[in-house]
Amino acid sequence: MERRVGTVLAQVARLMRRAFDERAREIGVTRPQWQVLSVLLRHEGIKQGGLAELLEVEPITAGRMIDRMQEAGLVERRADPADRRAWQLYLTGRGRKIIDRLQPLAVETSRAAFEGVSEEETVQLLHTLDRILENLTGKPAASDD
Amino acid sequence: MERRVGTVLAQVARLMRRAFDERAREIGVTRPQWQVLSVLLRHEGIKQGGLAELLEVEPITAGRMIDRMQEAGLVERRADPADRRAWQLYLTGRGRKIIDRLQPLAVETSRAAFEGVSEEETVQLLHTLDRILENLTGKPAASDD
DNA sequence: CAGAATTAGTAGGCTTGCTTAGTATTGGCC
DNA sequence: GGCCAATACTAAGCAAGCCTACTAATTCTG
Repeated sequence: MERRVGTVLAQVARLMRRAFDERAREIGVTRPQWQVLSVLLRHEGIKQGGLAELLEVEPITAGRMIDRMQEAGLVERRADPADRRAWQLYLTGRGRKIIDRLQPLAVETSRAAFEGVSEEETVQLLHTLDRILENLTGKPAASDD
Repeated sequence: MERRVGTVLAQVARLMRRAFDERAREIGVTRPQWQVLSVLLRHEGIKQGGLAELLEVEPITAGRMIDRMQEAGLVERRADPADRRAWQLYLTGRGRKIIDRLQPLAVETSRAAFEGVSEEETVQLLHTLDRILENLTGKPAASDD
């Protein structure tokens, strides 16, 4: 019984990513990349380490994603004037435009996944997941991602 | 609001995998590999395609995992006498022994993640996730994986 | 100020997931 | 029986995670 939860959780997460990626394929952006774009929209100039922390991902993972997204012209690395080891991250015009196109796809994907799930159930789900997130990270719920 | 759910779901799933893998590292088995072992325990002789379907994963993904697990001596491929294209999958003695060591780690991981989450909340969570799973797969809830 | 410890990021190498494209075998249909 | 579609699996190549190990810069401490 306890085991099922982790398994189902992993499955649901994977299938949702798949559903989103399917819709976003023609735009050429993956779900994790969309998360990065979203964070940058609200945190212009954030450093890679900060991005990694918000995404709850290792710095190297964030760094490699930025490599690819820079290559694709979605984001820009600028030298941090105050710390020569660090990069500051910015959206490009192209990145900004693409977010607008991804937003409806995300809503569409969520809508399909949550068909027949009540508002109340969704809120409850989110509440439980936040609690688990706290347990796993040792931090209070981010509410930011 | 709708977006948060997908994001949090993905985060929780990833962090739970991380928590499990951390505990299981010394045994040398990953969470997805443990899922495979679990399925084989209940479905001896299943074919790769069947395994892939139970895991909700593409056949090639399952095939590559079996490659590595066979290499590691956890599972065995036997020719299907009725179909020369197919393999039948079996646990090795080593694979069987390792499941016994992994089980407590899985319980441990779940316990840590669900600290402070009531039994009722857990049941509700599972119910909602099953519903989403149905929406995403188009099939009735597996209850097996 | 010098040296040590911390911090920011990268390099290499692994697993898990995917897509697209292929081979080999099976099974249905005429 | 012969052809063709479907099925079972594999190959190549990519993204996203991870760990361990490294470099370079900053900061702390004596």
